[in-house]
Amino acid sequence: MNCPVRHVLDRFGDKWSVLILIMLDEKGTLRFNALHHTIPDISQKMLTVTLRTLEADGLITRKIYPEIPPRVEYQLTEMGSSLIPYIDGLAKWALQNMPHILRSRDQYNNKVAFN
Amino acid sequence: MNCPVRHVLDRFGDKWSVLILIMLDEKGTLRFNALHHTIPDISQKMLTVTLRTLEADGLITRKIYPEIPPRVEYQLTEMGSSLIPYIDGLAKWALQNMPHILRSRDQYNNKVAFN
DNA sequence: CGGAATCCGCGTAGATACTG
DNA sequence: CAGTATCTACGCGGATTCCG
Repeated sequence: MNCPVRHVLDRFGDKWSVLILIMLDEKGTLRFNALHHTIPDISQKMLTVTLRTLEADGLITRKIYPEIPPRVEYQLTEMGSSLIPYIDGLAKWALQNMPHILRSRDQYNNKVAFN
Repeated sequence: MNCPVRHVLDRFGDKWSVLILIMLDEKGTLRFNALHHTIPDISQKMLTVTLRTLEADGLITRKIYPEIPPRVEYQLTEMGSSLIPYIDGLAKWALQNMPHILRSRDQYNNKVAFN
């Protein structure tokens, strides 16, 4: 039961963590609002919460510039970067297979509906 | 926003789907109760629900033998099997990095607690 | 044996308002 | 600009009971 897959799902199965890592990989360093613009449909609260968790886990860094107005920059750590290829692998798989899945799901639902 | 990663997370971010796929890959064909024994801490309901969804999506097959007592066997489809390597990739990463993550998290929490 | 049906608690996450 | 604080609701998933 201490299967590593459990850990992956417990940690990254949430709605936003992986997405934020992807964006930081794509764009490099990002400020809070810039990050928010790349993921418009996340709430401010969830963005903050998820960023703090990612920071706590050592997957991203949070650099605060003591200016006014304040500036905070987020960036992948080495460990965070090392996860990206595996996520990209999954994304590639999804790109190829998601259409099949959706069609299969529709067929299944129609079949059930007619019984 | 139609990022493939979103699809992956929406579909496999749930608590049990990926785990069931792993088990079916490891053990090959499995009956309902056999599968339940390999994942003891899933409820009967969630096992059923998750299996149905995986079947609907074309990731596993569900073969019913009209016997008494009934027998139902679950098995990966080709598409289901094709996902396994990518999950294994993530698992490998987790095995290497999860300890770091947990230690980092502890340190972070202690730091916060002392402020 | 392999489910279906129902009820319900809890946690995640959204909305809103406020702040250094 | 980059958050915090609070309140709330929705739905996932657990427990239980019953069935062919």
